[in-house]
This record gives sequence, C-alpha cells and structure tokens, in this order.
Amino acid sequence: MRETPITPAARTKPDAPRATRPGDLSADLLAWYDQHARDMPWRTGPAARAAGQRPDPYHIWLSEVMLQQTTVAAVRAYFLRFTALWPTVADLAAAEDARVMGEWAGLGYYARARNLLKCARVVVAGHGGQFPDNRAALLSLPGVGPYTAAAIASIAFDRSETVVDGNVERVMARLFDIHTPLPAAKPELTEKAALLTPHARPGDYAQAVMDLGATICTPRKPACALCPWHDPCLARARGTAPDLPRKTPKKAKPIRLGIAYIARRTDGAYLLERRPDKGLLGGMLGWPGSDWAETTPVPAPPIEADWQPVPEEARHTFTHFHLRLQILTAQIDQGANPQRGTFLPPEDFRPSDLPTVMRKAFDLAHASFVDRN
DNA sequence: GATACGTGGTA
DNA sequence: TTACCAAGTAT
Repeated sequence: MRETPITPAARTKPDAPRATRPGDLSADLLAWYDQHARDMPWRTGPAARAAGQRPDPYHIWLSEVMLQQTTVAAVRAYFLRFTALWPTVADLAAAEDARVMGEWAGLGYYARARNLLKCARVVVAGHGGQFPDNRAALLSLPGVGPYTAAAIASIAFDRSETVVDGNVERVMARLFDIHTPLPAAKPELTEKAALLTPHARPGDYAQAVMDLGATICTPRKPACALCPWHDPCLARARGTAPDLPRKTPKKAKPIRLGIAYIARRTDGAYLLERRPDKGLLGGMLGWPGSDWAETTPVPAPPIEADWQPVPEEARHTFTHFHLRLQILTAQIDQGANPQRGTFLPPEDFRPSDLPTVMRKAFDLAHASFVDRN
C-alpha cells in the first residue's frame, strides 16, 4: 500500500526536477519515500506523520528488536501477536518468562527475547513505564545497541540520529564506492551515513534509507534505474554496485551430532526441559538429550523406558554449525519419575512454544507415535 | 577484533 | 543441496 504524497506540488508539475535542491540527497530520498514507503504494522507512514500522528515508542522498540537480523516478512505476525497479547510495555513487563519465550519461539536469536523482558522491566521499574527519548539513555537498555538506540531515537522521538544497519552499510558502500571489506569498513560507512542524516524528518529519513536498501539497493541485482540516488551514486557510475559491499569470507560450518529423547506419557504429557539462560537456545523449552559435538555422545536416557530410534534424523543449521539430531522415542506409564526434565501436560505445552530445531524433532517423533498407535 | 547467537527465503 | 543473506547485540 502506498502512502499519500505529502508534497502534492511535486505531482502537479510533471517537469519539476527530481532534486529539491541540486545535491540535496536526503531531500531526494524523502521525496521517494513519500511515494514508496512500505506498509508495516508498527510504522506511522509519512502521510500519517505529516498529519501529526506519532509512533508509539513501545511499538518501535518491539519491532526494532524483532527486526534485528530478521526479515520484515518474518516479524509481521510476531509483532501483531505480541501487541495483541501485551498492548503496553507494562503488560509485557508483567508477563511470565515462559509465556514470552514461547511466543518468541521460531523467531530465533533468543537472547533478544530474554533481553526484551529485562528491558521492559527496566523501563517500568526505572523509567516510570516511559522509554527514554534519547540515544544515550536508550543505549543503556538491555538488548539495545547502537543501531536500535538510533532507530528508536529517530523514529519514535524525532532525534537526528544515524541508523546504520546492513541496508545502510550497503547503500553507503555503493553511493561512495567504498571497497574496504566489512566489518572493517563499518566506521567509514557510519561516518558517511552521519554526513547525510538530515535534521528534518529524521524518523522518515531513517526508514527511507533502510527501505531503499531493502527494495532498490538490494544485495543482488540492484534496481539502479529506479533509484532516487541514481545520479550521485559512484558505484553505479563505475559499474561496481553489484559487487559492494565487500565482505571478509566466512568460515565453513562444521557438522555436530546429538541425541534427543522424546517421551510421551499415556495422558499425552511430554517430557521437556527448560534450557539454561545462557548459550544456544537459552531459556527455551527443549527435549532432554546429549550435548551437540563432533562425535556422537551417548547420554543416559532421562527416564527408564523402551527407547525406539526414529528412522529419520532431524537436520538443522544454526549460525555456526550444522546439526544432525538422532531421535529416540518412548511411551511412558503414569507415575514414572524422570531423572531429568518435567512432564508437561497438553494444557501446559504447545508445540509452537518450541524453537525450530526442537519442533523438527517433535514432528518426526510424532509420526512414529502415530505409526505405533 | 573475533566469536556466539536462529531462522526462513532465495538463487 | 548448499551457501548466502536479513532493520545487531553481548561478551
């Protein structure tokens, strides 16, 4: 959906030059954004903003945390669910940890969810339920780094702060034809981005640069012909745009192996564990099992039973390794006591509360429970 | 500065 | 199938 342009004059004069003033990059980008801003549930579009509507800082914060290393498409549904369940930061602060972790399941980078709760509670207990309105104070909040602090300050509070995310890095590397590989180029790209940041409409501008990177100045096959910065772009002129930004090569992912035990009690309860707060999938529910290592570890089962192997292993790729997970299942009688984990009855366990790798294991095990009847 | 930390979409 | 990529932060 397109926002109504707030500069109708630009429409009525078809021969008007694209540049408001020659060389005024931010103005050119804002003019583009007025017509091409994408619709997002957390966004107050340029027209609504011009009409005096203000974004809710809670919505901006929540969406920005969710958007860290995550696509808009993936975030949309999570954002709508979170705001429906917890309409204010005070509601979120009062929520149970397990409930919030369960709702975050599937979105990844679970430290974000742990810090989300910490941050909400700091805002309520330490700031009277109001988010700080400046970059420095925002930066002290859990889970809020340089990008997110600048995003909230500019979008929610009209501060002229510079957001530097992956989009901005790519756009700056191309606009100025910078060949230094990331992450070493970050300071230089940040400096360029800061030079372009306007004092007028900083929130719209921040979103505009990121939208430009997401829709026009894309990693592959950038649509330079449609770009409001076509003329000033050095990399476009030199033909280097598709190769920028350069990045230092990544290390290959090793393969790790593991075992997961999935026990189903006759009343439909499953044997689950809450993972420790630190480390991979920290704070999330999971199946008892082995650590994940280069060689197959053989841990003791969490409960005595007739364990049956599931024919297919669960395969999953994390940020820094591939995992192949062997699954063993067992039916458990009422009253049996596990040595590890807790039986969660159906009313206390939704498969959607599981992180994806655990959900994959569950889906494979479920088939074997059904087969066995 | 380097590493740990998820996931789903795409070529 | 594999590898890369996306609105980063914490340590």
